[in-house]
Amino acid sequence: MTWGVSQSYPRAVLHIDGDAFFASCEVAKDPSLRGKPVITGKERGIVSACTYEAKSRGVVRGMKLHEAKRMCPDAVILPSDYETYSLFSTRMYAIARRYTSSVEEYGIDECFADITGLRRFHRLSYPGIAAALKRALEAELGMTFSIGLSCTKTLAKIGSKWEKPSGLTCIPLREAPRFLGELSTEKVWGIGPNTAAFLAHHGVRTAGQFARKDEAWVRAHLAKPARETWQELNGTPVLALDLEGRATYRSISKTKTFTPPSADPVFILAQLSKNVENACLKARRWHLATESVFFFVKTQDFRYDGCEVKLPIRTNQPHEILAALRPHVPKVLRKGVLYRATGITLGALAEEGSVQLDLFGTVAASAAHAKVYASMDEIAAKYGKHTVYLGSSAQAMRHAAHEGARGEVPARARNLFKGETARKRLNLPLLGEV
DNA sequence: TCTGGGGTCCTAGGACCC
DNA sequence: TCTGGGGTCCTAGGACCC
Repeated sequence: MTWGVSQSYPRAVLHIDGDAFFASCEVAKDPSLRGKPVITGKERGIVSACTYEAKSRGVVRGMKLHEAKRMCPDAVILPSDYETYSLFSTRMYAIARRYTSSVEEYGIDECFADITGLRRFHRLSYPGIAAALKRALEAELGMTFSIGLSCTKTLAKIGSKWEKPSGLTCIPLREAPRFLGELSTEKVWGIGPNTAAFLAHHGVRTAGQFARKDEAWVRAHLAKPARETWQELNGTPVLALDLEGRATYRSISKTKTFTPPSADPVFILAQLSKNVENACLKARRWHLATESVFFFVKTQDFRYDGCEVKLPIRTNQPHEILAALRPHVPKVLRKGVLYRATGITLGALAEEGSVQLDLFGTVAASAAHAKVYASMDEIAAKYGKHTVYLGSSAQAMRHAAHEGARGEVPARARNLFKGETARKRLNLPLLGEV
């Protein structure tokens, strides 16, 4: 065996994908669930994830829960427990890093790993390394993974989707055309409905047809993201792995749909106030502060109306943001129109504390308020997120509590404690904030 | 899936400057 | 006042991802 540059894999990139990840985490956490149809998403009323036992009975993602229950009366339906899923995610990354230092934490249930040049070190072929990593993940995490191996991220991603669950699909460069031939363009990572429609308009319906389009045509008709996808499908790696991980956020947003929809400006402002509080809570956890916020309302026909507001001072305190927002709200809300959701995005985020001095003592007042919010954050961490809230959010909080009484909103605090016990039982380290 | 929630990056065009 | 050429920055909106 030789260990030089491989013709099959000029680069060797793995895409690792947890099978039915959320549901699998629940099973790994509670072994008595193994073999049963398990569904997560109870808090949303629709299926977020489900085990293959449920899938074989016809349950699919996005299906309404009562429908799923009809198909599968013995299904175990659980609320999402993101804290636990994040712990499993962290373990998945750590296991991948035992095989290579080049790991991109791409999503809660997936990552990329570059193993180029590591055959000699592992004394294994590239498919051999992939298989060893797969065995380690499955043995240590108690769930199955599907892995794709190829020479670009885009092709590796096609590989991991090729056979599920528990597949290991290797796509050496010269065999790529066989995999792309029948694959429809919208199944390719990076090609959304819009680009797929554009390509179809030009007679291009499969990834194979797309890959064979000549470069001049691609250059003339497509924007950068689709051009890069074209190169990657042809085996030229242009998308580098992002090894940094999440250091910080560019923006933080919070959205919430309420039922029934409402035309009441007071109620809508209360919803917005709650969005702002939640977004600020997250910003404070990351020691970030915003200078520019965007708020919006969503109509029943899914149109967004909103406006961006520059803040006089960088902040992560909801009452300051709300004060700046309030005058703009009437400009956006139209009389008699029913709205189904509100949302807020904190943009232009920067490290908190790096505040410029101003002339009117606002900064000093801010510092005093910061202490109040620090106490609120402590209480939230101990007793649950919505134990203490601003008066302006009260109506929205009461609304949510009422929905909770009808069984539509999960007891978040209970979820947290569940995550807590799972961590102890599995002896998982808590690495950083989730 | 007639529609949940949270993100990122790219691009065209206008404002403004020399 | 009408005319060149060129740069940067910002903004809005689009597209895509999980």
